[in-house]
Amino acid sequence: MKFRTIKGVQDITPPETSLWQKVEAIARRVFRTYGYSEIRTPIIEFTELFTRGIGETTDIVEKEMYTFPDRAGRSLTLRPEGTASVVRAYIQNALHTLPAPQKFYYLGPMFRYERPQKGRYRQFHQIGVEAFGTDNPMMDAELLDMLRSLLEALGMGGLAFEVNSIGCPQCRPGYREALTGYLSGRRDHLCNDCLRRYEKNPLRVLDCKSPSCQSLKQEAPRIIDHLCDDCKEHFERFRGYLKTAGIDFTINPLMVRGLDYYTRTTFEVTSSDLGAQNAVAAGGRYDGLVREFGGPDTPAVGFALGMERLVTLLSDREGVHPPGIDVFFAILGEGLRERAFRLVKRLRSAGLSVEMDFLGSSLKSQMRRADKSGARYALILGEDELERGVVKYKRLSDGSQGEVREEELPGFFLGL
RNA sequence: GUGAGUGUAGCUCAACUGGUCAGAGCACUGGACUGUGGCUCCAGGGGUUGUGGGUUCGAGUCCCAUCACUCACCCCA
Repeated sequence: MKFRTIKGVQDITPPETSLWQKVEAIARRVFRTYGYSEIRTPIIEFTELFTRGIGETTDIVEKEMYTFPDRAGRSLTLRPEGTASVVRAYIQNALHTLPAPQKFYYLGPMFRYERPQKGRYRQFHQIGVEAFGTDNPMMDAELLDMLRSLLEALGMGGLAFEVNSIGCPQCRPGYREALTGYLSGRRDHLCNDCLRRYEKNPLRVLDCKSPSCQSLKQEAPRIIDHLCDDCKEHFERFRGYLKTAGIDFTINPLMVRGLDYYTRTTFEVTSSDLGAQNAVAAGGRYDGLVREFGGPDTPAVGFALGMERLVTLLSDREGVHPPGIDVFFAILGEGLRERAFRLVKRLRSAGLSVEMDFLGSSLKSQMRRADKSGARYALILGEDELERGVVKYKRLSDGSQGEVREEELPGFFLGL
């Protein structure tokens, strides 16, 4: 083999592609009912868009980006996530001049230079949504409601919704101080990773999974006790709306996000069926990012779903069912090929999905193929039929046969 | 970036402590059924056992290196 895919990327081939199409179709349908429109942005951007947006000291920016110079020497990056690009597009295309709120969804590949494992790849696919122009917590709740609708439409159970509020630039510094104050006296109890986090981003100590840190966190000050009045009210109303929407959730005061732009609401949906990489969807509010990117002060909230993980769950749950065709057209002899070609075309013009033999196979093997193709009917054209102006048909589900006149061909099958 | 495991036909795997070991099932193709599928039976194509070295009379089997894949950590979707 001369060429292989590079590490962590993969081909998606039939019949799995039908599963992807299903996920995409359901997502588009659900988003439409919530008033979201599709936005498409480039998968490549100036590097600075991500370093500024996601945060210089985040893991994504520090070690996971596909970054390289273009021929003119500018630093470009394959997008590691979708939000930064959508915010850029929102400003660049002056979408803030349209009536608020503006709601968008996108889907497509993202790239992170990580060590691949189950459910994590270097090229992976996300479906994401972003709602701009309101800080009303009902929008946060609507988002979760939409997310739940989508996951339900995909037939997924066993999911857990966790929410939290990580405050705003007013209240977070105070909490950060309280937390570092608490941790500083207990540094010898922290794992090595957390000692690093303690210096860099103390909030991330909170979601460490190591047992030694786990116990420490029980007593740690909680951010939801340090929220300013506005954030506290926002969080309370958010939770109230979630109840109104009938969403089962738990508050996880330890959940912080790995991206710097989040404010107030954060949330995550996990599935126990996924292994270590168990997050299905995650998101939150980012009220400061549009302004940070030079746009007008515009609150926003969004989330992203990992498509590989959705497809994995869907596949485990339902298996893969490639769509069958309507008709397989079999011929007895090369002399009939051209005639069949014409008839096949006529059937297709009527909207039927039709396949025929190209290899000159025996009738038996054509029938085998018809069966495997999932066709509902096989048509057979031989010299005998040609002379009488008919085509033989066989219903593959029960083996019953009959004949149709050629000129009745498209119509005969349309009614079935 | 760290750790562990695995690499034998398209897929899933077998081959005892190194000695006809290069196999099976599935898939594919053809035939039994000279113009008919799904079941059954038969036959066939397809592998320099990831790659490169080494040990040995002899290596898929042991050793080293390398590459790839997998799982976990980190982190995340």
